[in-house]
Amino acid sequence: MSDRFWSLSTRVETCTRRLCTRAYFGSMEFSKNPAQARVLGGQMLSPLIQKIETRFHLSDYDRKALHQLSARLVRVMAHRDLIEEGKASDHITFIRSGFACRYRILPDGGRAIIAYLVPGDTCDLYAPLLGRMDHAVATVTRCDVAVVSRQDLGMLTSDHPAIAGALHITDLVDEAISREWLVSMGRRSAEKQIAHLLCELLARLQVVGLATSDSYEFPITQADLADAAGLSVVHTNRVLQTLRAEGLIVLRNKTLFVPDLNRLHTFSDFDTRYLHLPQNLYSAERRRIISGVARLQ
Amino acid sequence: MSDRFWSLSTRVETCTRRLCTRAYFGSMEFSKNPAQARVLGGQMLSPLIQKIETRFHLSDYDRKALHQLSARLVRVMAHRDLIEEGKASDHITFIRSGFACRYRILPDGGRAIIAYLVPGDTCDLYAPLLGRMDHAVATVTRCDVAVVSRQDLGMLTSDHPAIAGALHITDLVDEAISREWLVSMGRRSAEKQIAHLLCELLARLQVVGLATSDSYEFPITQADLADAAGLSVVHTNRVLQTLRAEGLIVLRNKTLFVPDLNRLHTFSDFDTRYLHLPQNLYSAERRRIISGVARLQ
DNA sequence: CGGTGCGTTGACTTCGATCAAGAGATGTGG
DNA sequence: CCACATCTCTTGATCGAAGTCAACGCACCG
Repeated sequence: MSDRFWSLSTRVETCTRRLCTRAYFGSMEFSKNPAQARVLGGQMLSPLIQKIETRFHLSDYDRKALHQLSARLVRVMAHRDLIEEGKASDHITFIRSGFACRYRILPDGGRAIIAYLVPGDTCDLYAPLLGRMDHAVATVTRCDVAVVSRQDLGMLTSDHPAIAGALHITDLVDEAISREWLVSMGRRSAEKQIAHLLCELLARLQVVGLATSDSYEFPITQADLADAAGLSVVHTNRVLQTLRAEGLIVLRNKTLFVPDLNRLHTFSDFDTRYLHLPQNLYSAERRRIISGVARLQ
Repeated sequence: MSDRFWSLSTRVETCTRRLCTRAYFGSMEFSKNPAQARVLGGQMLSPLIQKIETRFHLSDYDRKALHQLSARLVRVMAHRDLIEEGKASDHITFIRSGFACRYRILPDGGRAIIAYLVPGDTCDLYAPLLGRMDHAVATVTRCDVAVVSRQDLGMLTSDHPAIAGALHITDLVDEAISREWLVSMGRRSAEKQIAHLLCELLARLQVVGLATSDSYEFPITQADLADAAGLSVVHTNRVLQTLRAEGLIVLRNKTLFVPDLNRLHTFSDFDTRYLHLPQNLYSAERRRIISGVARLQ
């Protein structure tokens, strides 16, 4: 409810929780005034640009085009649907700040969180290729999301194949993350699974400058962690306590510190490779190689 | 060891199992004679073409190009690596017959199967975009795989955007399958999870004509099922027995029958939607719509 | 005929779910 | 600014699902 935001129409306010007893709150969004939206474009997609440029070389021409893409900023409360299951929208939603998640609700009322989305991630990039969304996307914390029209983005990607390629790579990495989650759920103990997830979030947040080398803001609820790990809330709580007791993590004031990253990595069998980050984030040569391969496609 | 195959060089023979005590067997493959390979091209990629055409309209021009793509057929024994973790190959491998899987080996020796591949699936389509493989691919049963040079496929897809789009959609469906597996592992009981997997395989095999409306050949080992479900072999065995006792499945002569598909679907909470098959596989209109959207990208 | 892979069974243990209740936070309305 | 409701985290007790260990039968195969 910062003074920079003011109330407007509400597109994104459906409640997520199964037994939601929350009152209705309208979402907040920027004015739809195109001029203003355009001015803010660069800022709005900056986590995305940052993420892309970690792995991929963008020319000034490409970067400028991304900056100039007109987008609408929407502020959404925690635990609200961004995209409902079964919908097909003509807009694409980017997370600008906050955490979101992909999830499914099961007939017995259970909820499975399939992925976490952090700033720079897209909610529904390729959704229309498949027709309808086979899962929903919701905020986990309060989020600012940037909404871009599919048409605008389509024009951008056909003018800028490098951007199209970068977005594709981004999607392939999300796929790798899903696979790693499957490994975690299938064959790692609850402790290792949660620890692994915390390592992953650290690495992903570092890419967009939202984590230091050993800490990040961690506003995720234990219930939301539980649904992502496939555990009960009670057990998730105990797992976190164990990790804290072992000195593997320190959780204070909704901030996660990792006293000894190597120890946490070893404990949780975390290996950054699946995130496909360049060894040295600033290796220009490496970026050139990657973008060369991408263009071959 | 059919008379149609004869032994040649061995590219793909590394052993998968953690405690593999198998003797070494060379893989079998077709002659590399280009003329012969070309003649067989159409047959070799036919499950892929079949899969693509389920969701996507290909022009005669596109289909012909796929048929004419030169490929090398390789016969591989059960439980052999097709692609090793960490490798980056200049070839693309398609499953032509048999089952394969994506997997990871964990430090404690455990194996996690992340996906099953059935005829028509690709093993490593976008692998080079990410640099190295972050997981391995192995056969589950004996497989015939078609190996295509990346360069040939690159030329094909740049000449035929519809094929590129179709392959992309194929990949998005694989992603949806991963998500569904995550839901299964996280929030479904072992019985439902296995039942769900059996439903999924039925649907996927039907697409490539390898399943009837209620049955398919099921040569997957309980150990391989266990690694896919994240269960122990013993428990997998008991789960299968329960499903059989409930009359939900009949497993005889390595063939799976589903006496009452609706019952199995309801029991396992299976909903075909995530596979994004058209309601009516033969609806030309639906295919046109899909391919229209794809071309927009 | 003995090895080996695969399925099966039983006994026991452990991990994680469930149920129940309480303690701080946090936030909202009066 | 207080009072109340609601989250959120926490703890204890008990139950059930799944893992582990060990052994056996059967089919296949060299």
